[in-house]
Amino acid sequence: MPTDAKSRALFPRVYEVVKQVPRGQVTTYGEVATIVGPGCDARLVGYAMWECPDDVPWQRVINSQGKISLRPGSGAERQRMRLQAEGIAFDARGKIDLERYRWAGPSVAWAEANGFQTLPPREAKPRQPGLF
DNA sequence: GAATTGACGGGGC
DNA sequence: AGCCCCGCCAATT
Repeated sequence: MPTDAKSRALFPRVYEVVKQVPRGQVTTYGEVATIVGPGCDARLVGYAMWECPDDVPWQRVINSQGKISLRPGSGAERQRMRLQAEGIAFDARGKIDLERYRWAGPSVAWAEANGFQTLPPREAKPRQPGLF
């Protein structure tokens, strides 16, 4: 598995962020990376999840498409079960409604107190982009 | 050393 | 929506 020592040094920070995600909500690899800050990317967050401590709600981290990135047979079913147990619904194609369950990110106070970034305000998705 | 492969993301068509 | 391609970065082959 990838990740050198330099990247591994960021794992604890990744775990700290994921621990902030409330039960019944989800976030994405990219957003966790944004909160962790410079030097962290979505792929790194994914690798960090592989070796994540028991007190980290890893199941609440999904990809930007609202789907479970884990491949069937390597834990995807377990992740889906855990999320459903928290009241999160999947559609017929195994996708989660991000607009509904997405975590807004850490509070400004928490982020500043712990040295993390806050998420840029996410506006309602434009259905007709660029028109007018 | 080149090509491939990821718990990824985004843009373009 | 789907498909394709590129950026990403390190391990594996």
